[in-house]
Amino acid sequence: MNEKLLKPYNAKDTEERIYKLWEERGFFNPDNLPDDRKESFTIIMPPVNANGSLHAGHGLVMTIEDIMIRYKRMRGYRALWLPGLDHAGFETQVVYEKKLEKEGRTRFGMDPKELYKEILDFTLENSKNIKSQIRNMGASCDWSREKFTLDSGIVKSVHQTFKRMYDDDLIYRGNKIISWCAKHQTSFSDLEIKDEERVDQFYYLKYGPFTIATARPETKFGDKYVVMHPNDKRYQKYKHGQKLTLEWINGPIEATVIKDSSIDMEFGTGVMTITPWHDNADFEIAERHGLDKEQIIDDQGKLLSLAGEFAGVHIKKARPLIVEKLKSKGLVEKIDENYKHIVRTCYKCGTVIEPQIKSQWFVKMKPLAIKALERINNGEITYIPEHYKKITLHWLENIIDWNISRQIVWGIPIPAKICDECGEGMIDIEDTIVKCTKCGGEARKDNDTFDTWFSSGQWPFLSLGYPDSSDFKTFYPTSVMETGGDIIFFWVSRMIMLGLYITEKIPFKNVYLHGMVLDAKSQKMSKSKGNVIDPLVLTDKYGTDAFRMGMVVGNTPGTSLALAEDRIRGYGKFANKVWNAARFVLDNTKDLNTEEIHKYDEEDKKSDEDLNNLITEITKEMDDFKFYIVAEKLYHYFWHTFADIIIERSKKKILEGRNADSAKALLYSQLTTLLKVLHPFIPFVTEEIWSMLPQKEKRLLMVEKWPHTNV
RNA sequence: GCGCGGUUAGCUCAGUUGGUAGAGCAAUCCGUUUACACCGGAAAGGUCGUAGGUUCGAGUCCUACACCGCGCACCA
Repeated sequence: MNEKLLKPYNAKDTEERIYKLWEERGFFNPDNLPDDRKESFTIIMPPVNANGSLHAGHGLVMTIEDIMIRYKRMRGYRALWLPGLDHAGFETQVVYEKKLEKEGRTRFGMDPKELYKEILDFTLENSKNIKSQIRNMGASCDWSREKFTLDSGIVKSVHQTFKRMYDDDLIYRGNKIISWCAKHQTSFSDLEIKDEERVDQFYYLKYGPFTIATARPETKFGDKYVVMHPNDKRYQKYKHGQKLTLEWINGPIEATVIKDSSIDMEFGTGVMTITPWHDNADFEIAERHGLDKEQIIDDQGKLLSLAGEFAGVHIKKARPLIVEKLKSKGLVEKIDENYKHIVRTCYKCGTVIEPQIKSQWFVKMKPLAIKALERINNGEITYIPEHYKKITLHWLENIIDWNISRQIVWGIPIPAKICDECGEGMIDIEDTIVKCTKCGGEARKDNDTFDTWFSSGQWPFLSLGYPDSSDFKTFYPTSVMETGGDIIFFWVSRMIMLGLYITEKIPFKNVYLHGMVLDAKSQKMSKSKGNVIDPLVLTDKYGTDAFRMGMVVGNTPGTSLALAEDRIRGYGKFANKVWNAARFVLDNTKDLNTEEIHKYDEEDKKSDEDLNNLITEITKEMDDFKFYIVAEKLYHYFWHTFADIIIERSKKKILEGRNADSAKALLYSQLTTLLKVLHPFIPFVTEEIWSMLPQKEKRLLMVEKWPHTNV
């Protein structure tokens, strides 16, 4: 018997060696695969954020995608799984800022070039770590094709997309109201905002002859328009455009009456004043009527000179002071203490978002969304689970323009010049423009970077070397996009739109969305709660095969997974069981001529058929992405049929010499078949056992053919 | 407010076209047998959130409600 088989299974010793063997043999690269493979199967790995360690969610990604790719590779496809790393713009910058903070430093005031270099070094250092952790998960991705979102070729292509979209009138420089985080000093798209329900005080203030209601009295200094519904009978005597002089926070002002049908007559008093610079709805009203807009709050969140004696006070502290003053002037009519409303906050730090009017680059989304809607409605993309399709359609139908400018250094620079005199934005990839093409004024470099999703939204075709590479021709459109359901809008939907725009093809045929990995009690993992489970601790303790089984068994797409250590431990036993069953089989079939065809007795024949039927069943389920049920069925068959029944039965037959050949042949046949079908799930232990089979001319298990089925 | 999930054994979850409820872990009892004590055998455990409806038959289909989670929304 092979010496290794005398010892108990040792996952740790095996895994590193086997992974190395796989890499050396080169089959991760589809160009090196044996046999004539015509049809390709492609998965682009969601580029991993190179700003930390692999977390449990990554563990799930690597497991599911590796199962898919190994399965298709065994089914004879040109299987490509392309790995990548993401610079992850804002996310990484936030991580790095925290690091700076710990060192008593801050990014503000730092030389941008110096900061960029520091973050780049940090990212490159991390990426080494990440890549070794991906290997640890058994990922059979093609490292020779690895891409990073800041590779010069990628950056170049992103710049070209930017220009092409500008030329096609899909990108514009707009002076619009955007969401601003005063802590991070950058603008966001609407997706980076988290709505939060809060209970606040609601103030009814006397505004001349009106009573206006507001939750933010501290923004009201500049309010000189008072708005009501044109059909509101209560205010019929006031005409649109009518001017009134009234006493306000810092003295008398002249107010103008505006009639606008967006006003809800039922709400509050049916009258409000507007702050167009710091409120989306107010901005819209001001735009409709061509009203003045004045900035009240600066980028740091402090009141500007318009606030008079309150200038320089931070917005968070201003409210009680101003309410006090309003009260002293007798302008407060009443205060509702129990006002429930939604506050928009920064998804990262929870700071209340302060809308600001700024000049930024925007993508016109409607034309892009229309094309995506058409293809999705045609059924060209399959969503797993299906309900994500509905969610996507709803989002696309109500899409708004996308602000892609970020005021951070870490990211792909926006190749543009800005004229501060007339506000013109000019695309300048070659960096040659010095004067404004419109007014001749000074043109300065745009210091902003792209929203990271602008580049990752192009990832499927960029990572394959669009437009000229043979890879792009061979592997695009890709087969499956597997990622977390939480980035369905951020990433998946934008990839569809940008992919269609640039390549005129859907970027992927299937979208497989997994749920969140939660802790054992179904709580979200977070550092502050201290319930973070490190996948590498688990793979170290129980083996990667065990971890993978734990990730996939019973884990239906789209639903979250409670990751309990017991679960993984249980599947560690399974790997051991497979190992021991193999020991038994190999020990008892030494004298069996495995090249010869054997006859089974009745019960063995039945077992042979049973397994064939199972293979047929699971093959169909694999094609339907039902890995959760396949893993469970194989687990169950191996343990409770193959080991408990077939092996136990064979002991008797072999001992008594009754139909011993039939028994031995069945043992060997079932073991080899089971190793193949188990391989995508538990690749290490199966490959290790495979290497010990007494067959001549043997391939690696990873490129063996999936068992023939009746399908 | 609108929408989407979920509610099944102590815990975590499966349950494909409607046909007598399943797995893992935990807990119970017994057992060293050609691999495996990281084992084997046995037994236990559920009025499938609630209330109606369709049906010969509903965990599964329909309606309403409750609770949990999530997403979307410019009511100041």
